[in-house]
Amino acid sequence: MTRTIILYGLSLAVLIFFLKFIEYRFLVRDLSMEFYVGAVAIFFTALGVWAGLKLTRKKTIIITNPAFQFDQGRLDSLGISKREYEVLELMAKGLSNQEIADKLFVSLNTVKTHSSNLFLKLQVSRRTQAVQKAKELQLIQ
Amino acid sequence: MTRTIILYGLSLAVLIFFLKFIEYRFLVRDLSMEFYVGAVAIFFTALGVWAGLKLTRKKTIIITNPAFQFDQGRLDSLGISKREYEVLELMAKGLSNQEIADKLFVSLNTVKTHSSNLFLKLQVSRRTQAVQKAKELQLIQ
DNA sequence: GGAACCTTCACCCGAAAGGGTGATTCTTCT
DNA sequence: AGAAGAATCACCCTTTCGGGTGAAGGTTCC
Repeated sequence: MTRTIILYGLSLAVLIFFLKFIEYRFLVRDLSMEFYVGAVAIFFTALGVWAGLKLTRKKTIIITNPAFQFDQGRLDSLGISKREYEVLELMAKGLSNQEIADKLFVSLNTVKTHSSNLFLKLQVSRRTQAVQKAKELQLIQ
Repeated sequence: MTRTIILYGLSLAVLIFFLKFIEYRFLVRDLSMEFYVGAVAIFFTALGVWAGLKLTRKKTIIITNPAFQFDQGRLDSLGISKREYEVLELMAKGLSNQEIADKLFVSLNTVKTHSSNLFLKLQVSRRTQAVQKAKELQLIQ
């Protein structure tokens, strides 16, 4: 969020220079002020949309899934690593091991290893059970 | 969405009148143009934030409400039979075909036939996809 | 530097799943 | 009575999954 604010500030700074430039051009050439103001309005509307979405994205995700909240602690307590979690997520989407491998740019064997470890940690023996259990444990969804 | 656009348009109209008013005031009083442009910028930034959020909120609301209600009509429209639906439900619990067969007191081959037909009707090719899609279509869960 | 862990990959083997076809029995609808 | 669909089962074959083992490179921590 702080990064977004800084970006917004920087955008403003850049924009001020830009505005000063076109202000000069318009005034020198004696063009209408409405045009200038219109440009400002469009710029800041776009900037507002961007900043607004950026700042509230995290909130909207939470709103989107009221029941679910990502909990690193639960993953840690089960000993599930980052990569294993990624495999789990794609598994839940119904992808095959080969498709997961393609998506994560690793080999099929690697995905198999991850999924095997995942099954051990979740104490299941099939991917459908893993997905089911992960949803129960609020690990995904 | 259309309502939002209309609201946005109306806001713009109101704003133009308002801007004309303060433009007049500022020019008459010979205040700095930067101040005027700043006001415009602030207005349109706020407007952009509001419009941006407004336009994306509906998506989240739809996702937010996964209230499940059994709908025979949806099953009928897909041509999914009672037995196929039972297989689907057990599938979603993470059971293997053999376990489903034992639970429904039928042979493994029968479960395979049901699941094959199910996959055709759901237009998927794997059980994990079937479960995923069935949840999307609000058939189960 | 060594221990522990993660990530990556390989190979083997058996089990499970999926696709295709065909066939029988039963109910339901016309 | 005949058509249509559902439910049942079988056999074939291919693909995918899962379990087991081993190993190499990279981090992190002590």
